[in-house]
Amino acid sequence: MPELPEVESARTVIERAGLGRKIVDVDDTDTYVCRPHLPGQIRDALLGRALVAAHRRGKSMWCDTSDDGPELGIHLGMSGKIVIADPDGTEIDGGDYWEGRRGLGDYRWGRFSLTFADGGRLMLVDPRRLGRVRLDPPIASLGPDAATMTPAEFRAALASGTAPVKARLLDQEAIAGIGNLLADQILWSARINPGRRVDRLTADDVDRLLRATRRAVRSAIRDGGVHTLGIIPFRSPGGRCPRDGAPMVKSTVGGRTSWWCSREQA
DNA sequence: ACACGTGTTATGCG
DNA sequence: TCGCATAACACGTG
Repeated sequence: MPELPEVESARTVIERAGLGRKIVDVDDTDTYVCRPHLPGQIRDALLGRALVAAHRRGKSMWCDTSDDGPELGIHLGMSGKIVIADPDGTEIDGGDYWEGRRGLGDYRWGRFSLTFADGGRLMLVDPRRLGRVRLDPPIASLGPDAATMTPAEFRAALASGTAPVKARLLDQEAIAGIGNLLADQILWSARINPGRRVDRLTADDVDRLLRATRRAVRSAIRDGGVHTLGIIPFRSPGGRCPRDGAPMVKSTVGGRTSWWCSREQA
């Protein structure tokens, strides 16, 4: 589910099928997903306008709206996805998880939607409601996007402090877009223990982490999401490292369940 | 019934 | 105030 690759996929869905369509209705009645707005605030701001561009930084998306309208921010949280359903029966589902489909454009876990003049709808489908929709979202505090950051930006993100390297990789203000699964893949690929403090990393460690990050992010975007990452099948009880066969071990690092090779990432 | 979880954020501590 | 750790958030799944 949503880490940077899934969000990029969702952004593409909006870009391909959600732009330039006049908005004639907005369901913003889920007060948790649309916080801190009150019901009707997002609706009032968007009625009559259209989305005209879809952007992404890390796991955050935002859309420009016509006539100098506000930006519409969408965050998929832990379980959100974007679906666009059209009257002709076309339905573009931006994720293959949490189906909940009851009919065309009808989802058990629909939390927010835009209805277009032609009857089509763009929906946020999100069982756990940790996703978020808001006007003019704050994105300034996010670090550089993990898919496009420069080597200098990556080095800077790891250059200070004492946090475990995995916690730093997950820190969206340091680098934007890496989630728990990408982090495990990156650390396994670079052969670095998730609990290693950033101030104990060598220059070579950082170089390997940079290359591993670029590789993991790009392959996950290309192959359809973080579920396709190589380490995923081995993040389970009894799992063994696909490189050397040593047991994969599980613990909590940076507040998240982490798996790593007991030998290569000792 | 109960623990877990691919994300974010408020709170607390040194 | 800063850097970091932890709990809380909501709710479906195993």
